Amino acid sequence: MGDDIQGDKPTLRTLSQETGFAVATVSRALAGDPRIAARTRETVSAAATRLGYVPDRAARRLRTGRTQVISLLLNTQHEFLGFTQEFLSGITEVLAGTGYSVTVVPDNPGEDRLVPVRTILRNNLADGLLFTRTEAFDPRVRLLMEADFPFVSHGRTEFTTPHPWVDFDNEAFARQAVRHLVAKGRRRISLVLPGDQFTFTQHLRYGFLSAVREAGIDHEIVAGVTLDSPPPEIAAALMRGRRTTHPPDGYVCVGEVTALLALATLTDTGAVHGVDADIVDKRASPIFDNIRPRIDTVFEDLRATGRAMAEMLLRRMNGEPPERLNRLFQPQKDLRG
Amino acid sequence: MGDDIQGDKPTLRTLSQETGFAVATVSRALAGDPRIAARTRETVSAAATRLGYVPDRAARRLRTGRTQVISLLLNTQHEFLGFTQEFLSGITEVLAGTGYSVTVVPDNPGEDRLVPVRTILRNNLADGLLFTRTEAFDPRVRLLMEADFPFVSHGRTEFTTPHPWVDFDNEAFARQAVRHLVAKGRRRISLVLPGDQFTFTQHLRYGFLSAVREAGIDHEIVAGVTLDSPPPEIAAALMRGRRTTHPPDGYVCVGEVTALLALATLTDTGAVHGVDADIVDKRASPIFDNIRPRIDTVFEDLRATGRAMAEMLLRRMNGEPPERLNRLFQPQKDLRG
DNA sequence: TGCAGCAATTGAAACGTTATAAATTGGGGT
DNA sequence: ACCCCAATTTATAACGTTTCAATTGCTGCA
Repeated sequence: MGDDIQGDKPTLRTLSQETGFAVATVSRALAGDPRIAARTRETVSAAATRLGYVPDRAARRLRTGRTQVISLLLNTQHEFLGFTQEFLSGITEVLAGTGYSVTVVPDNPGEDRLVPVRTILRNNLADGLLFTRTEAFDPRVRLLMEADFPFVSHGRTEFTTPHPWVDFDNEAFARQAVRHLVAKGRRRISLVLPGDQFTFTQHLRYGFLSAVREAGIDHEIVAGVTLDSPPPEIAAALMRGRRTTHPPDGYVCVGEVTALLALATLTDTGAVHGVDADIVDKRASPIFDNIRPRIDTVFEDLRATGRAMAEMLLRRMNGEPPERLNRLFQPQKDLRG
Repeated sequence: MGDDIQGDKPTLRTLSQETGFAVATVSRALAGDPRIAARTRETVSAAATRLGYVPDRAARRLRTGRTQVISLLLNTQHEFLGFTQEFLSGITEVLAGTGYSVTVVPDNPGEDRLVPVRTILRNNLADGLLFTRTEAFDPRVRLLMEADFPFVSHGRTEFTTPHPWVDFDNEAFARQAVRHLVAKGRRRISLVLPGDQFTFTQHLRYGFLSAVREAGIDHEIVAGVTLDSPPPEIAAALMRGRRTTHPPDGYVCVGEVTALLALATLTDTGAVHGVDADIVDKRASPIFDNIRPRIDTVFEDLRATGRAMAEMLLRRMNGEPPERLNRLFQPQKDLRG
């Protein structure tokens, strides 16, 4: 009907010509502005769906300054198995259909963690930010709060100003894991911690130590390595532990890699899992059901975590105050026996 | 110096005021247009770096139609362990600093795989596309070739028109794996294949069958399940295999999950790995070094794959013809003994 | 009749960039 | 002194959207 070429992508002008209303009216009508007559709104949106109109992101972004993008800072180092996959799936699941797209920005362990955040802020690359591996006084959190930029952290901080976060109750996990091992009769429990800078390390430590003291048993926090150390180094450290006069008879593992290493160490020193020692592991992926011997595991649902963080970010970007935007996931005990 | 507010983000107009050249000149100078005097170009780019000018993506995108975005279709189902992590890291590694950002779009197994591609094409959401799990006559490849849209597939197709791809030589992997097992004296080898629709399934099958025939030994391609089946179903199918009068004494596994399942099946039926049967597995993640008993593995470097695909896509978007844009990764045999 | 008040609509400007076409230089040749 | 040409530079018009500040018709009231 209009005098524009048929095959062209429909724009507001197309709809304007089609309906007879001005471009401004069409824009308002599609935005649901109540100052536009209800009938007009209907006509316009009918035409929009008929022609398959989709607003141009670049134009809208240029005009409004909003990017319709959510950025995710993603660790590129080894992690819990399936972390990225599950986490990302949860996020995209929620964001599908909202018009937001997800961009992935590497958060390389060796480099300054602020650089990607600064780039995003300065160049206006996103409307919101998600990240993991949060530190107690995470500089990213500080910067983002100063800039009043919407974000949700995976993990809590120790800042007094509230901000949105989603976390897993690692303290409860550690405590439960110890108790479980104690119930099996274990008397000397070993733990490999993540790096000290992460908040959840303190939670793990506290839960572990308090449960160990409560039970009045012995413990060992493996020295010189963290969860991020190269696996061979972790293996070597675990091996040193086994070569002492009183090797551990219980292991609390915070990820599949450590659990496998602990298991391998047992095997390599002639100890038998379930007899000489037991392992409790936090797992992020269901594949661990297939390991033999069966290790007792606690499941951290990272897909649900991703969903929760995305939903929370949407609410934050919608102007909700940060005070109540927190969620602490409890460990799902599928500890057997 | 200029009469604009200090704190504002610098734009071409800022540079124009700063240098005294017109906006158009500044734009050209920054683009390196040879028709602009060399001295002018220097002056302008000096001012640009001094003020920290960064071109506005929205404006550029609106004007040029180029999005500076590369989209990645990502499988949300269970996969090789660490696939997403490694693959994505490789991609972002190459794209960092190029000005391209990576958006992740879910490619849900149950749904129409064309939908996200259509959305990207129709709404101009990206300049290039990467995807995995390519099918022999993949409808996405067909659509993208018709639309002349730059892409690189992970996996080959059987279309006659050439297109860019990166693949792993699964035929060679299967053949080597069988030979390795045969060399260990194994006489009945089992294999779980991915779904028939994927091209690499045919490659695996061919490599497997030809090596099996060459050696004149027995084989079993596990029926009724694929790599994408729920792990319990795969486990059940493997278990049925072990309960026959002639259970397999060798397993070729195409991913960690199947390998773990096979191992668990052995254990659960009282068979001993290395004595009653051997396993060869293709692994994508280094963590498998820590499994006991040690399984012989072949490493597929997915980080390198991601890098190769991203580099290839950049070249394709730069106008290079598709003919020579292929790369076949060879299995890295770290098969022991 | 005149006009305030209101609902509905609209023209025009702006966001920051690039591409087209035109304008401005300065020299060299006559 | 003049013209032409190449080398530079520039004004202007888009790209598609949102929003400010009008404008247009009405209805109702004095």
